[in-house]
Amino acid sequence: MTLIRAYEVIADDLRPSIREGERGPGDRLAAKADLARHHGRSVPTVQNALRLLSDEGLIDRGHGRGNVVRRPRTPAVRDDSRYQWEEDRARLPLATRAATGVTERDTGLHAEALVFHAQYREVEASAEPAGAFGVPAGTVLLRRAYRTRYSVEVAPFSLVTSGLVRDVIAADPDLLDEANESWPGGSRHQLHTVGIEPGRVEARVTARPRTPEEVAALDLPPGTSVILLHGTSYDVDDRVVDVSHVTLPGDRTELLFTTRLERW
Amino acid sequence: MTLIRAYEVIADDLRPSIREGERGPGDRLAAKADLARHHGRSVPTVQNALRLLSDEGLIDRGHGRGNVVRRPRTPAVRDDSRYQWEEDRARLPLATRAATGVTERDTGLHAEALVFHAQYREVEASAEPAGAFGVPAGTVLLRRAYRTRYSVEVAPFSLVTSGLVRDVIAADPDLLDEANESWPGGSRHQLHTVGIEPGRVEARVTARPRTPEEVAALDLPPGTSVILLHGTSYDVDDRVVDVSHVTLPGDRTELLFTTRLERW
DNA sequence: GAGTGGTCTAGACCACTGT
DNA sequence: CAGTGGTCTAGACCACTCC
Repeated sequence: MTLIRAYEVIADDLRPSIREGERGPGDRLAAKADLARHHGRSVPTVQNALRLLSDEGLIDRGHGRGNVVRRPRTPAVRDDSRYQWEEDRARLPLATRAATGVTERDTGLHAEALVFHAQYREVEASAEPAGAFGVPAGTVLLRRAYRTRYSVEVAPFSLVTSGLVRDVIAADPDLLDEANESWPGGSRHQLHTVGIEPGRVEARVTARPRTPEEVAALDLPPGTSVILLHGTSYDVDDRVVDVSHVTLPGDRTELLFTTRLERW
Repeated sequence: MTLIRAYEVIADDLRPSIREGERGPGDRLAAKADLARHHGRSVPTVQNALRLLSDEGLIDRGHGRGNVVRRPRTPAVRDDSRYQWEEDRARLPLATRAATGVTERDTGLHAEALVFHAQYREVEASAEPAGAFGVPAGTVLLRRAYRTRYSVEVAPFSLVTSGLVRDVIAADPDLLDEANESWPGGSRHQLHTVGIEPGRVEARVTARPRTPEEVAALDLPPGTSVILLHGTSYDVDDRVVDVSHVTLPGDRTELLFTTRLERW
């Protein structure tokens, strides 16, 4: 015998009217007190039902404003052709490279509308990252954290961490200084500067609910997941040159990957 | 002034001991009544804190068993080299094709341990799918739903829907009958049968919280997201030959995409 | 049967929003 | 200031698990 929970009943009652577009985005639901009366239930029980709908991403709960049907956010597309695009630009003149980068490409915004932030730190590799790079533990890595946001918003589009082996890029000291960011032409041109030719990029994608830290850093509403993209760049000799970690808000990010097949 | 919520305080108190491995997977938390006494709070408030941790995927709540630290599930990797792999097999002898398929490849399980289910339905394309295929609305599509599960489990690994234009594959009537599934060699060999050579596959990946329907169909625990993979297969002449929709449990699925870059 | 978690009530108080 | 949502209490009852 399955137990029937009162808050599920209330949620099941509200869901169809939201999903079938009977209520449009922005429309308000009945007040919690009215819902409680209407269903003959207590206020906390109604509250449980509303929390459920909020966790499912169906409604936004506005303190003092009422519960409203959520408006879907337009997704930003992160296309894996970005790698080839950036590599092609690595050999173009400085002025061209400086004009626009991958973030502008992803979001469709102009460079002036973007606020860029970079932070570099040198760390000694512990077992895990050392294994990823195939270097001995204790090798010095350059860990770079990036944050880019739209100037009128507070939250960045993504949280990005990128790791490099320090000695591999030390041939150009400019690459070790965060003050030189944002680097015209991005990380592909940085690698090009020290003679590294990337050969392929591997992306591992997973998804999970957001952590409280991510809620704060990315300003995520309830009812969103985060997409984790763990990227590994190899050069043409199959050496790992970059290991990156990207955290993306699931409700407005779409990843696009194209797999080309060989001819028969 | 930010309001301090009692249930957040309790959750914040428990989180570190779970995440820093002070408690290992499988360890039990204190009973809800004990937690309430210890924090000087009511039982429902403690319950709210435990729900939060469960939604974050940190604990499993076992009715009558106690709240235990969740054991991470081992992820199944879905590698985009699967497409080339399957295409290469499309021209191998029947016996070889029948021996193993992509699901066996993804999961590492043998064919006998898998339970396969397929359902075919013919539908007239409405505006949306017709646009994806580039055919007039009303064109007859074959909509195929697949479910594969491990024989000792109840929930399938994923929910898969695939759509084809009926006339494109009607040259071989065997392709229209679900009784011929599971087809040795999979969908790539099916296309090969009617002379279609796939050229590339586009995958669009998004993530969101699970819906109640998905909870039931995939037996998802709280604190998991679903990964949606919207795939489009093109043939060598850039014609759309297959549109698929895959719903994957986020807590045990990892997608792997490799992007190869051109030589300078 | 003892101990666990899950849910519910009735009412209260506070915070936030908009008029 | 009126109306909204968010939280909390104290205690109760029930379902589930395991011994």
